[in-house]
Amino acid sequence: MTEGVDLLLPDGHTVRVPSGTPVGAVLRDWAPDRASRFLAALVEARPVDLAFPVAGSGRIAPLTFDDRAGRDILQHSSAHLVAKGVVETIPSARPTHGPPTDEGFYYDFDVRPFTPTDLDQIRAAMDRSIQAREPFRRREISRADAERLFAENRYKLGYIADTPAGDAISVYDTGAFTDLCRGPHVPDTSFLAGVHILGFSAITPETEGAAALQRIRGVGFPTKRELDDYLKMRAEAARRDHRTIGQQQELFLFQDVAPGFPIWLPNGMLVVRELERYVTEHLRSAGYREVRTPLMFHRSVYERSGHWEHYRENLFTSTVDDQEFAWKPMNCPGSMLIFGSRPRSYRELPLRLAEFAPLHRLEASGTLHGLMRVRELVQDDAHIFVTEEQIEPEIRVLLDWVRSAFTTFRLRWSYELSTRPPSFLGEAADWDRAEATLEKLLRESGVEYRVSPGEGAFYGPKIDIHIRDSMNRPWQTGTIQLDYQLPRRFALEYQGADGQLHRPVVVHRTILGTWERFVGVFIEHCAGRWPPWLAPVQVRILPVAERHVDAARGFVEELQGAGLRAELAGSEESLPKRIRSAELERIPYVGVLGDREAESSTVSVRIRGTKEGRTLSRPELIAYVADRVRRREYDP
RNA sequence: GCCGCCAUAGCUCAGUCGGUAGAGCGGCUGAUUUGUAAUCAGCAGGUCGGGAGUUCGAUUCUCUCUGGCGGCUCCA
Repeated sequence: MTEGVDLLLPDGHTVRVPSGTPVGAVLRDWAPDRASRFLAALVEARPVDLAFPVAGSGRIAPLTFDDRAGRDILQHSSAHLVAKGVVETIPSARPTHGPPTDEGFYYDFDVRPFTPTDLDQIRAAMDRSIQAREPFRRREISRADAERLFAENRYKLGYIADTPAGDAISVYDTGAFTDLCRGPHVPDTSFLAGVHILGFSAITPETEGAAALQRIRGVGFPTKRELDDYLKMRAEAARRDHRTIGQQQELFLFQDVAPGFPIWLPNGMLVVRELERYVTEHLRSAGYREVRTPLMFHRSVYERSGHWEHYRENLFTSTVDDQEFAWKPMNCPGSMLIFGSRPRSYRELPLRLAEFAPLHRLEASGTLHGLMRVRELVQDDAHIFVTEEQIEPEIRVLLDWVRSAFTTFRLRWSYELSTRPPSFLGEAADWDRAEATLEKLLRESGVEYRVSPGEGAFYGPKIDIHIRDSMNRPWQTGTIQLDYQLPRRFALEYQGADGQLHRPVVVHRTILGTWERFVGVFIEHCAGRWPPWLAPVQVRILPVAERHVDAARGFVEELQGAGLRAELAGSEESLPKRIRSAELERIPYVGVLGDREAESSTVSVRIRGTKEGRTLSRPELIAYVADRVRRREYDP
């Protein structure tokens, strides 16, 4: 006679079942219509297999793909399935670990590099397993048995050794494959029909010289349908890749002779100039002064700034007159030299020096990525020299400016606060105070932020701004960094109201980050549909037939006279063809001018993204577009 | 930088089991003068990424270099 246990269900009902009943059976009886989505369960908030026998009274709940924990269980089970496929395909492969990630999962193997043929075989093995509905069976075994079982796998032996003495060691069997694992898992492999391998690659070993592990990345969904939706979404995202659109719209290009050095074409340069103008307008009203400092300095400058020691591998160097020079990777040294060029008074602070100069960074070849990661870049950079008391108000203003700018671009951004690294310069108390100030300001901003302990620069804590590209890859754009070190290294001082000499603090900051990365991210964000103020061509006028060309040209000149980027598309091609082209080029406003319009001095306007046309008088169209451009409206 | 993959016309791609290549779009020319997502015809355009090797012969096979892509690491 088994004892009964009382189980509290998510809806508040309680059921009594015999002790030892699988929690999955209880949940299935409770919600039979939804049970096929149940992947695992929570028993007293602990994730367990659906087969877990309830042993005591308590609270239970199902886990589905919609719960992060349930999602992770499905991803991790998918990783097991991959490992099973790998071991069946390459028996010498040693699985190491296979955790879920934000996007999906990966599994690392100690094995020779994979080939595409391996992948085909691995996929086939996985499919066979899914077809066979192989259950995930949990076993708890003794430490000695575990060590025997994984005698050939030093990684697993390491995990066993790391398991605290009292803890159970569990393994999961899937068909003939056994993996060391805490679990829980989905009930059987038929739950993994929506698994997909995204790719494979070697990963850089943690310790120098160690053999590289091979990683297989994948993603799992509860059903094939959901996987298909995901793959469709990825295909759509690939279409808005900034490299593709950059080529289609002739914004920029790269050539073999200058890897990582963007070549800005007229259309792209136009966008950059508009962005520059946008930022510069703000600088003027916010009390900045623009400067320009050399692109190249003698190495002694970098020895002083610390770049020679900490950033050496990223410096482009040149030898001039037998002296070693380096191309500047950042603008800070130049600004330090300016500040230190004469005695300074507290009355000059905050001193805000902005510089948009080309910077050179010798980034590792394998990391170059379109405009997102380049070797020559321009930041909307500034260095603000402040007193300790001025830090807070100054950064508050910067965060306001970030909000305003990213709202204009309709970008969703998040902050990352990076705090004191293990090896840091300066006083811990200063760091604590600065970090507390930054975090307080972030909390006030109301924008999502996370803290990365120990990730700060060696010279000070920082706030980074992140936005994501079309493939949901995060990119850092702007950054706000507090720096106590460069002022010290460059022996910067100002005379305070008390007559004493004090050391300023420097705020390094960029808002959009670099034109290169910002343009890249924004292309993907707007999918090439530039807001009118950024669009390389804002208005295109199409005369219906040859006899309308003169009138159309006259109107184009009027538009241009009003400061708009307008152009004529003559009648060499059919009207439908020209409309199609304008549509594909994402031109915000297309005006058609024919007999009807000529008569009434109007223009028939096609607004990007809308089906129906509007007929406006010519001055009306000019005023309408000019107004939207001036206000930097996002949509046509 | 590490691992794998890729490189054919301006672009997107096909092709050659080793006998030096094709399409669509784009470009140019001509005809058409067009009313809201592709008018028709003709022509031009390629030492098949660079170098070396194997071979009677290499765009094709091998090696190597360069560049790109996806990851890893790093980062604006």
